Order: sequence, then structure tokens, then C-alpha cells
Amino acid sequence: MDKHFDYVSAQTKWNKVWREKKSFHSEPDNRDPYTIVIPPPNVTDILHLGHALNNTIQDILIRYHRNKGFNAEWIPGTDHAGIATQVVVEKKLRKEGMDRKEMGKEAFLTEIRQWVDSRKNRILQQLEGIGASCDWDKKKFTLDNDMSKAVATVFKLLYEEGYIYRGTYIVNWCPACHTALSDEEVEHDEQKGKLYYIKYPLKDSDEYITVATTRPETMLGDSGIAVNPQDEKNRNMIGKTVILPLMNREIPVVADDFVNTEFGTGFVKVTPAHDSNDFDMGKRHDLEEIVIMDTNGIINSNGGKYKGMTREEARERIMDDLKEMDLVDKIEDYENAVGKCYRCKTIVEPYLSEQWFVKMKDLAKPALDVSGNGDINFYPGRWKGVYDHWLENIRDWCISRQLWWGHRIPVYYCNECYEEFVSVNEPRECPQCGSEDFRQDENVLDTWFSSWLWPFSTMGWPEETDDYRYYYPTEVIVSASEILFFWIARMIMAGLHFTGRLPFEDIYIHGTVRDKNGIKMSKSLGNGIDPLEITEEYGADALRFSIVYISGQGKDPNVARNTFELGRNFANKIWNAARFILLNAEETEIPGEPVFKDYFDKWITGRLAALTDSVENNIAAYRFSDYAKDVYDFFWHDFCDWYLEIIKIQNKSMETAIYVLANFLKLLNPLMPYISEELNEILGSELMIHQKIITSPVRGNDENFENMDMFRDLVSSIRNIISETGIKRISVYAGSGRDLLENYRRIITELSGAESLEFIDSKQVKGIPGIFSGGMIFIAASDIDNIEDHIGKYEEEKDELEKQLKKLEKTLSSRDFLNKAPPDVIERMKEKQDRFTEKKHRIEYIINSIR
RNA sequence: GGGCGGAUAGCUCAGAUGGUUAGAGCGCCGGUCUCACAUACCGGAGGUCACAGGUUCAAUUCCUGUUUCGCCCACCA
Repeated sequence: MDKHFDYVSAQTKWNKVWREKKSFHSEPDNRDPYTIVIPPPNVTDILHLGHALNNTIQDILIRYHRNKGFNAEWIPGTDHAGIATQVVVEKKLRKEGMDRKEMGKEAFLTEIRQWVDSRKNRILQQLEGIGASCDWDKKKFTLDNDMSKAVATVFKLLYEEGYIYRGTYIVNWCPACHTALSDEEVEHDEQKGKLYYIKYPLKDSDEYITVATTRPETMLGDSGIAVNPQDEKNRNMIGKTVILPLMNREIPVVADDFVNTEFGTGFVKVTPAHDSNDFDMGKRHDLEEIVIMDTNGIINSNGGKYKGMTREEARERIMDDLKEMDLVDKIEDYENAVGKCYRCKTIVEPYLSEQWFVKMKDLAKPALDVSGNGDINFYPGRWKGVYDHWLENIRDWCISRQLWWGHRIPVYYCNECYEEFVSVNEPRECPQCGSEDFRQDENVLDTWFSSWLWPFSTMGWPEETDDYRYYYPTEVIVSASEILFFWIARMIMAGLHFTGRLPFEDIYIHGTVRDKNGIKMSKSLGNGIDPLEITEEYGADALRFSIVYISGQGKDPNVARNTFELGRNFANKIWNAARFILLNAEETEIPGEPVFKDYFDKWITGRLAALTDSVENNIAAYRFSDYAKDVYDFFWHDFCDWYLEIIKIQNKSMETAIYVLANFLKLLNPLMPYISEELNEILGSELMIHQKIITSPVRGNDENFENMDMFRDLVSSIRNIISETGIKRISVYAGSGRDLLENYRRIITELSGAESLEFIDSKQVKGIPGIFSGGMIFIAASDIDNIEDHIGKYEEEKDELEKQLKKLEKTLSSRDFLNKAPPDVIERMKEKQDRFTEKKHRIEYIINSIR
């Protein structure tokens, strides 16, 4: 065996073996299933550390339950990411001098499909590269034919049930992506802007009404002015007519409760086609809806002489013109939230257009109920509130997108009888008149309209397949918080509505990976770390271990490059411990049971048993960093630092060490699959590690951990006193533990680095003593040159003890404490007092003996 | 404007339901190339647990407020 663990070749080797043996393939059988569907990464993504964390967590769950005997199934896949993909490919083509519209739809889609295929594979390879044990034969893509069938089926169902409707409303429009967006796809950004006060002349008067607006360019589409009827100061204007400047259009002043009398001037310009509030007001007062922009956000012919300008240009020109006409009252600095497209960050335009919507209130109700009655569990629990709040205030979902890349809306229009009909499969004729002359709706569906079916569409739904029957519902969804609304809430609604069951009961929300300074990693900031670079530089196991170790439940982990040294060093430690064991083992076969030759064998198997339990508990509670810490502490600090060091001295046979190592590897496998697979093979195991079942270890009947604590304490104290005095001739006065300790005299001597060690009957030796939990250690005075130098340390310790004792005395003499504190706490306090008093006496003895 | 999360050693973080002389890793100081590992071993220093109140016999832990960093939601132009 090499001196260092060669993770790169282990990764290459095991990835190949696992792939060829289809190690993670699952078919329904008579075991209990444990199923997770992957949150499908967008095909536009390359794996980043967030994915690494997300998928490592899922892999831990999958591998652990596989090791517990479940039929584990992890379905991988990717998302076609409608807008994102179309935008990326369009940009790429433009660089190559091509244009989507010139190419035509078919050529463009062919181009996208090619690009997407290469990306899909790359993502799946990257997942494999971090050790994800997915069932690769079941991989899905949200635009696969069977997925499309589920999508169309769902559309038809909702259409027939009256949940889906079409209408002309104000929607969020991205002028760069040329499509409508849902409310969730708009990000709100606080931005410094201006509040413009503009004077609108009253008809047949030389008076003005001043309105305040952040978007003066929309005045081109104004068709009214509103004032609150309660507004005593301004309500006298209601019913009058105003001349809209620049357009010279006559518009009425109307009364509407919506207007806040406190804000601005109390007068609001109403632009029904470019603001959702104004749209509502316009409906109430029957105002004209004037669309003044085209789909690119360019002013159209309704904008008069401003036609052809961008929104920004028009704003500037309009303000210039108004100033010239002396119609600008004032301009104030103003901060407000601006909506931006979540894909391209372009400022979204509220835009009047015909779109398809899903009514959400009734779908949300059951999803809210399952949260209220505890059928679903959030980890951490605080996300429940966020989820509830969103569902309680849910608004209808705009699902149509003016894109080419996506699921076509399965609505058809007959050109003969004008019948509108929905069909899951491509129809042959109009069901109304039988005509073959019909056309399909040009729009595609929101990407999330396919993702929300993912937990069951991936299993063949709407067909009652074996997979669907066996694997559905899944166990848990593991996700970042960003897609709680987009995806998780909608999956729950879809699951309940279409399958009548929850798609999962547990929702684990992990944190967002940040850099060393706590800044979110992103491409544009260039502070991202490529996980595949890490798997080469430190190893996939190191990547997995480190990122899980530092990610407390739901917390944002801060990651720097050298964070991964933690995992690399740990992997190396495990490797070398195994190397040591194997170099010294006569028989390398894994024993079915440990051999209990002495107390240490019982102690270490007891510790292994405790670890087995804590791993179980931590994984069940989704406490992954605790799992990582327990594994680390056990292996490094119990097994290596003490057990292996002790058996080195004992020259003992290795059965128990091998037994512990082999069982430890099973517990490690979910977290560090490569090194555990590799060592398991080196140990000559018949089964691969991922095939083994975790069982409770065989243990001895004497696991008195306190004895080991005393033993360790003695060794440490001797080391300490040697380190401080340089003298290695030690006498030990031990109390009741003497027999036990004396029994291991040689081991204590060697572990501590003492030259001689004798157990004495009384603490009468004159010299420098030290203390340990079971007694005292002495160095003879004759060995010490300047004994007084050592007294300070003991005085300090004595002071500290006295301080603690004073506190204890105060507590223990308090009536209230004795009356109100639980008996076991009082008992513990008393014990502590005894312990400290005893220790204080020892220290006083030490001080006196030095003097 | 609402809501949520964080503030613990120089750095990154643990401290699940209040009672531990407050822990780890890295870094630092000192000592070891000891025949598994220098990606290691041994010893050590380092913290008024952001601040101010309160509840309690007892508060890093619970409550309120403040400061500060970060998220999310919100149709006040």
C-alpha cells in the first residue's frame, strides 16, 4: 500500500466498476423502497459547490439506506430550463452571426437540442464525478416524451376541471427574453431612482393637476387620473378633465379608494396597460387600455413621436420636453423596488397581453392543510412559516411563455368552426366539426409546469407502472431555499391533486454555499470553486466530507479552497490506519466477531457501537454535519490516537482492529464512498461496501468508559509534566484505580514517554507533583533544579478552583436552589463540589511539598 | 413596510429540550522526520459567548429592545 491515498485512481476505478456493474440500479422487489428524485439541474448549469452539497446530502441518505437494507432508488435527471436555455443558445448563435428568427423555429430547435444533449451528459458525468450513486438507467429529462405526456395530461385535466383559463391581463414581461414571466420569476431589487412630479393642465383652465410617478414614460399610455374620494383637499377635482401633455389626449379624473392620500400629491396617473394596479383601476372606471410598447420594450406607434425609442430613451426625452413646456414641478430622489427578470436581469415591463393561467387558490388549500396538520416536515422547521405564508397569499400562475423551447401548450384551434380543444396526443381532426384544418397554440409552458410533476412523471405517471406503484411516493426532497416556491410547494400541490398523495413527507432545505467572506458564490463575481477541480486536487471524498462537515443543518457554509484539506487529511488518516493494520496483521480476513483480549478491545467496540447508534440518529434527524463529526472523532481520536497506539505497544494481534475498521467503513461509506470501497476491497471483503448491511457491532460486556478516561488522563498528565520539566522519572500515586492502571504500567510508560514509572503507596514524595483524575503524579525533588519555577502554575489553578468552589458553595447554600432545582442537578453539583475540593487539597499538597 | 436567519478563540464553525472549569478544525507558540500517516505526532497559549435590560434558584442557551451582517416576502404610483 502507498503512503498516501491515491484518490484520483480510486475515483476512476470505482466510477468505472459501479457503472459497469450497474451497482446503483434498482428494480422493484420485496424489500422496502427508499426513493429520492434528484432536483434536476438546469441543462444550462455546470455543477457548482451548491450542487455538490445538495447531491452529497442526497447520496448520504441513499447510500445509508442502501446499507440499511432498503431498496434504494435515486432517480437522476436534468431540466430543460426553458427561458435560460433559449437565452443562452440565442446568445451563442448571435456570436456566430446567426439569428433565431432568421433561422426559423425548426432549425433553432435543432440547434438547441444539440447543445442540450452535450450539456445533459456533462452534468450527469459531473454528478458521477462526485460519487452520486444514482440509478443511471432511469435518468430523465423534463422534455422527454413521457414527461411531455404527463405535462399534456395534467394540462388537459386542469383545463377540464376549470383550473386553467386564458385571458388578457397585465403580466410580467421580459423585453429581452420576449416572454411573459410568472410572479416568482421576477426578482425585486431596491434601486435608487427618481420621483418625478409632472403637471397635467386642466381642460378649459389654467390650473394644473400635479401627479407623482417613477416612470414618466408610461404617461404616453395614460387614460385617467385617480384621486381618493376621501381626500378632502383634492376631491373637488373628481369628474374634471385633464389634457394629457405631449399626447394632447383628454383624460378624466376619477375617484378610487386605492389612492393613498399621503403619497406624492394625492393624484395618481392611471396607465392601465402598463401597471397592474392601474389595470385594476382602469377596469373599475372603464378607462382605455393603451399599449405603448412592443415586445422589445420599444415605444410603438401609440407613443406618438417617441415611437422607436427604448424605455430609457423615451423617459429622458419626455422629461426634456416637459421641462421645456414648464410642466415639471420637481424631481426627488426616490428608492423603490424594481422587478427584474430572474434569468437575464432585465427590468421587467408590466405588459398587457393574452396569456394562460392556473387558478391556484383551490390547489393551494390541501397543500396548506398538510403543513398545518404535520403531514409534511421541514428541516429546519422555520421554513414551514415561509411555505405557509406563500400559499396563503398565492396568486394565479401565468404558465404560458412566448418561447420556442419547451412543452407546447396542448390547445388547438379549429380553423373551420373556431372550436378550441385540448388534446394530449397530436389530434387528427377537430372533435367538433371533424375538420383537419386546425393549428396548435404557439405558446410553450413554463418550465416549472413540467418540474412540478417530477416526483411521479419520472416514474411513468400517468401510467400505473410498476415503478410508480413501488417507488412512489418518495421519502424526502433535498433542496436549496431558492426553489421552495417554484418547485417544492408546487410539487406538493401537484402530488396531492393528481396522485392523491404527498410526493414526499420530509423537506430538507440546506444552505447556500458562500465564499470565505460570506459572499454568495456566482459566476459573475468569479468567486466560485469548481467541484471537479476539487475532486482532482483533494479528492471527491474530501470534497464530500469537508462540505458536509462545515454545513450545520440549514446553515450557509463558508468555503475556501483549503477547507478541503480537512477531508483530504481525514481520508489520508483512514488510509494509513488501514495500512498500519494490514502491515501488522498475520491474518487479513475480516473476523465475524471481535476478539476481546483485554479492556481496550471492549472499550473500542463499545465506542464503535455508540458510533453506530449516533450515525443512525443523526441521519434520521438530517443532522449531517454531526454525522461527519462523530465519524471523524471516533476514528481519529479514539481509534487511531489511543486504540492503535496501544496495540502497537502490546504487539497484539489485529483481529479486533480489523473488525472495527471493517465495520467503521460501512458507517463511512455514505459519506466517503471511494476510500471505503477501496479499503473494503483491500480487506478482502466478498461484498462491495455499498452492498453490505450495517448491523450493531458485537461488543464486550465491560465498556466502562470512565476507566478509559482515567487512563487517558493519566497519560496526558504525565506527558504534560514531562513536557514542562523535561524529566521522565515518574511516580504515580493512584487511588482506587490503582489496580487497573498498574496493570497497564508498560503501556502507560510508553505512551507517555516516561523513562520509569512506579506506583507508590502514599503521596509523601517530595518533589513536583501533577494531578490526574485518579490521583497524583510525582517527580522527585532531587531531579529538579529550580523547583520554585513551577509553583506559579499550581497557584493559578488553585485560584481558579477556589473561584469555582465559591460559586458552588453559594449555589448549594441557597434555599431557593435546594427547593427548586431538580434532585439530579443538586446531586451533580455536590459531586462536583467534592471533586473540586479533593482537587484543591491535592494542589495545596503540591504547593506545600514544593515549598 | 412585514418576516426569517446569523453575531461564541486570530479565522471557519459546534454547542438539539437553560445547570459542562464553553469545544473542534485551521492558524499561532514550543517540542518531535518515534519503524501507519510531517496530509503526521506530543505539549501549550488564546474567549467579559455583539450590546442593554428582563424572566429564573440558575442564562452562551428563554423573552424584550438596540447595533450589525445576510436572506425572503410586499401592487402604495
